[in-house]
Amino acid sequence: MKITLKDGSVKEYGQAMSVIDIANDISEGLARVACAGEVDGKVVDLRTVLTEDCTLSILTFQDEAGKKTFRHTASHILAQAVKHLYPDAKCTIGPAIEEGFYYDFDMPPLSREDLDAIEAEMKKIVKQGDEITTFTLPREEAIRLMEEKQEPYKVELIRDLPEDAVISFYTQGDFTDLCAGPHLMNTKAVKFFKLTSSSGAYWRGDSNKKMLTRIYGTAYTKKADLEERLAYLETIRLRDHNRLGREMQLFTTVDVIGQGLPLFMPKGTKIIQTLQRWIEDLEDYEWGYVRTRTPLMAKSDLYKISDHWFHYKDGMFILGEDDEDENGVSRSGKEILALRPMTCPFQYYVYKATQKSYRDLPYRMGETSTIFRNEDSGEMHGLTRVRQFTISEGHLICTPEQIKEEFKGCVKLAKYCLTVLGLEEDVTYRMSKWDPNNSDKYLGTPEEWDRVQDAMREILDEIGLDYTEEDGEAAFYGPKLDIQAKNVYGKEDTMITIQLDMFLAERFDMYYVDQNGEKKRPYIIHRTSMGCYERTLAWLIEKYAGALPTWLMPEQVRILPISDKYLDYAKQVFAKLRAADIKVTVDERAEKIGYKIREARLEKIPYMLIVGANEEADHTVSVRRRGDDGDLGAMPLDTFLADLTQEIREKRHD
RNA sequence: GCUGGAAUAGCUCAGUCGGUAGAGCACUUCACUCGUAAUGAAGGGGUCGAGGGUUCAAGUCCCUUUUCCAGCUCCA
Repeated sequence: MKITLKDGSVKEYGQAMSVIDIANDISEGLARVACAGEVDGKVVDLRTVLTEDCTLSILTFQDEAGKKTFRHTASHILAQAVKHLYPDAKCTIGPAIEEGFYYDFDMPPLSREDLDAIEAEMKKIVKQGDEITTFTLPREEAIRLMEEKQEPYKVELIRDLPEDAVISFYTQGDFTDLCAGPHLMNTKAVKFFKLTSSSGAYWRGDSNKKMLTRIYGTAYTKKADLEERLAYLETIRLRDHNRLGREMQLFTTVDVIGQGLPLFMPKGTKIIQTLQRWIEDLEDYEWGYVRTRTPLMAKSDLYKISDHWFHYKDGMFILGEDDEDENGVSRSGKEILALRPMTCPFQYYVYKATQKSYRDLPYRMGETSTIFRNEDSGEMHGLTRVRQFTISEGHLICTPEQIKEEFKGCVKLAKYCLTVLGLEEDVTYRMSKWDPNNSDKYLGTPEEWDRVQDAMREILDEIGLDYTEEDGEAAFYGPKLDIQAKNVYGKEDTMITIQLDMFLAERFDMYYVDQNGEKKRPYIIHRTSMGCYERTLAWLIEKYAGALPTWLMPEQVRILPISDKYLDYAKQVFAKLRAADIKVTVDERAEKIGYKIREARLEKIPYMLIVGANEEADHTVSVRRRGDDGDLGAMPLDTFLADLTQEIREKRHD
């Protein structure tokens, strides 16, 4: 696409051109000239294109950069409205985020009514349709301007910019904001928006700094888009595991038991039991694991060897009084015990209990391990952030030559688990590295970290994994491959982790005897195969909106007799399915068939078998599948059972 | 840990100006014996999250606390 600029020169834009390309040109003073330019030989007002929801398909707000610019402008309109209603509010930052924007102000907290009032003021600003202009200032003048406007946070931001930075401002009507841009050219493009919520947020994300008031919003050029978004926000509420899991009676919480300590009810327990049996057999019989069962607590001495006592004490539940003197000796003479926050050292002592030869390696230990972490009180959430949880934990002790293959095996196993559960397309892979600027949080030297991180990178590249790298996310004893999943609200948590441990073998004096009869230090991989059962259940609920794959359902089939005249036949069907290990029940209540179906559907039972006179006579069952498939008609019981058994054996998911 | 919101029957929620508690669903009992998303009737069920205060009187106002929710920070 060619745009003829006003000065007669022609600018060529690629097909994939976005609003941001033009917006960048605007900030350079270019596109402004192009306002009455020529697009593909057609004279258009570019400003119209940018503000009137683009009639040209390539010049829409639909690409990511364009949307971002659009939402960023929405955040400025929010700031302008807030300054109108609250002149004392201090502006800080207001970026575009996924599907919306926010702006942080130093001002008192706001109620929903306050947000509505701000929204009304924003509508006025949009209706007025001020032009958005930009200018730059030298550093000192920029600081002076923001001081005049009494915006101390902006002054701080400018002072933190590099000496030679170009400092740009954007003005719309009576509002001028320090901003790198780009922005739309007029406020009137931001037609449809909604302030969704407000909450607290720390200045510069630092919990030691002042808490500001953050306002979240979402904005669109089309009314339909906004309505679709608001409707979507409604529907994800229905998938939210924390709501659905309670509704489906999978788990509950109790005030007097405490935060982050969910109770699994019979149905939830059954699902987790099914997962656990699957994982344990998979690891032991297909991946060569041995199983351990180790204590849930230990003396503080153990954690001192592993260094957890010094790196992670705040996250541990300590039993009895922690009254150690500076030498680590209990003043009262009583033992100090702590609940375990991980399984590593326990399994290391299983390894150490007998002398190991290189022939014993790799030694793969698995444990369905319950661990305890004293999360801060505001962190707990449903089943995804809890204080006690159970993981498919394991440690692989191997020779240096084996480490690569074993690590790959762990990744392969993890991916297999995700695939079976139907979650593999929803995860991202993150290589979690140490933070070189915060080295006292970690064991070892920069050279050691570089070496192991390079080794991990090499392995990941060989597998061909698509991953990101992130500093400061490593364990204190080594780098990790974290498999991350997002919940329905877009919040990310670690699902599976595979870690390389460079230091703990040394600390626990673990060794094996090599071919030459010499003691050698093994390498250790910490890993989970399916991660934590609580979180996995949460993601399954959200992925399938509660209708989990049949093999996981605590009740797979419910037999619904038309009336109690057919109870005998219902019980015959029950016995046959039960003999095939199907989780089946009979709804014996004297209710109408419609009522029984309704209840079974609400409980998301995968199969309903309706039995009455016809079925009894023909030795069939009338099958109804959950969801919208509805009545599948009558079929011989054996046919149904064969299909069902196969579905369960294959762990099929939709 | 921080900011804000919330907590009333098993669940979802109503409860006005401070005057001692209500609905639907669920549950129990009875009748109905039924063909693909709700049969009808009757009945039982609440220390209004907990503790304290104000008041003649508190579900309602104030303080403390616990839990839940949204977000921030944190997540070895």
